[in-house]
Amino acid sequence: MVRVRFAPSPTGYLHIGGLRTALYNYLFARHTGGTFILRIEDTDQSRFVPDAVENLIKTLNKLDITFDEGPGIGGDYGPYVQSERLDLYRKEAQKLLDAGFAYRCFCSPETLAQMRAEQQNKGEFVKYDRRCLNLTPAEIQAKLAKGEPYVLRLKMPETRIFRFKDIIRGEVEMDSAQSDDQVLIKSDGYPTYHLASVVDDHYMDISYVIRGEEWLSSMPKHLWLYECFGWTPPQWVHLPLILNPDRTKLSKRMNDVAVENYLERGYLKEALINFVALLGWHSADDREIFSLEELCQEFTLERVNKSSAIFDLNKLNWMNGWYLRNLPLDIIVERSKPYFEKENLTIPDFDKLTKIVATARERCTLLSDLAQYSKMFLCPQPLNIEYQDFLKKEDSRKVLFWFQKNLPQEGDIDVEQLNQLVQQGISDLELKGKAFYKPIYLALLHQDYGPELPAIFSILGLKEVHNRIYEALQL
RNA sequence: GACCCCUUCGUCUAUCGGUGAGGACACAAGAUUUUCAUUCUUGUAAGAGGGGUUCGAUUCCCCUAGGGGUCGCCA
Repeated sequence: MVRVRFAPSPTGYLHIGGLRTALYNYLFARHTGGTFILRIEDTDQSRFVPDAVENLIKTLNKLDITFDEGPGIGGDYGPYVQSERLDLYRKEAQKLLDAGFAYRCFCSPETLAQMRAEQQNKGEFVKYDRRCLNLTPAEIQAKLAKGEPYVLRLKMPETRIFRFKDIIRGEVEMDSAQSDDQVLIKSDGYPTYHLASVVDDHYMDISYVIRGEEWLSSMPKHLWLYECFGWTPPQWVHLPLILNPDRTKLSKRMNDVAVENYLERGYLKEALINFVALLGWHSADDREIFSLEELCQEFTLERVNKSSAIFDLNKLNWMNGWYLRNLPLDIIVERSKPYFEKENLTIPDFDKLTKIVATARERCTLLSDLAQYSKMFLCPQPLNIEYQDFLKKEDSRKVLFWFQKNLPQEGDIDVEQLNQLVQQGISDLELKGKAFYKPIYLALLHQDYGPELPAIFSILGLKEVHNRIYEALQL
């Protein structure tokens, strides 16, 4: 039975990298018929951010990534928030202490900083020098009696090669000499990631740990913990990183990394999911467009890449445009509404809105562009001087008068009829295409480009077309 | 610096020893089009370098180089 978890620390918002980790866990669970668990790793009190958990869940839900167990959902392995599991961690830590696998360390942060500075100066490998390991029981009792703060450290074996199989990378080998005596319990009584995640993964019966590559170098500590506890480790899957265009770890500095910002800016969940899925995973055929359901069907860990991928906004934009054009029109119409509101545009009636969106989606990238594009119909910019002059020219006025005379006053005109009418006009007035079209575009949209005429007429309606022609003739 | 991971077009990637090294984005050209787009066609563009193994290496092994990650009482 596959049980996997997404275990973010709630520091504010969902990161693109976090989304990819969550997505791969989700896809793997759905593909295998397994269970997908959300666990909140809030063991750092200093980084507490109110509402972060709610935001995280809300964002994931917006993307249709759903959990089987987790905070607010329940499950047989709860609680799913680490700050509510402190007793468990303390109990397990005590076992380690009793068995001699862990020891108390009374060193202050200042002492440690100094120690590290010295090691660095001497060019030594920076790690805890174990000065507290040799404290006698009496010394420890004395410090305890005085109430001196302390942490619990894991006593790493000094020479030991850890070998393990990573599903993506194959056999990996690491020397314990490189590993520090990691803090397990902090002086505030909270566990560190290393203890909490190992304990939770065990008690929550996690079968595959799928997480970012940044955890690879912690493997000796984690493996050693499993050994000390006498537990069987899960399968390991370390995902490649997502990078900035300059090849550094994806960061706020160079990119927008908050998923909710993308959503807000008008990216579609379908595009975001599809794009992020392709950052490190590829189907066996060369298909690149996948719905979430299709991804669940196709996704396997075997086809996840080893090497990190650069976040290419260009391709995301293309993909968003693709979904904008290819998702059912009514869905796009519905989702475009908030963006009209954001631009303080009164949302036209359903029929008109649909016509506008149908036309706009052909030339837009984001949902927000749709509202932007609609402005030429809903509230055209004032004509600039250059355009005004152009409309005052003899030829332009001839065109506008001609339309005024030959266009039905109201009602609808279909594409066929309109095209015929235009052909008629061009031959009547003996004008070249451009000279004929430009005045009408300027009169109707106040700009010299836009969608094809039938679309404009259909969106505006004949009455409004006449109004705008009339106004242009008043210049 | 130490340790670990990674290395195919600018970017995301396919290739499970034998290919004209394929696809997608971007870019360029062309077609359609009054314009802006969409759409379609075509093109430019890649196996980091050096050793092996093999009849044959992008593919397997080693070395070098480059990039990244980690080295916290953060996750």
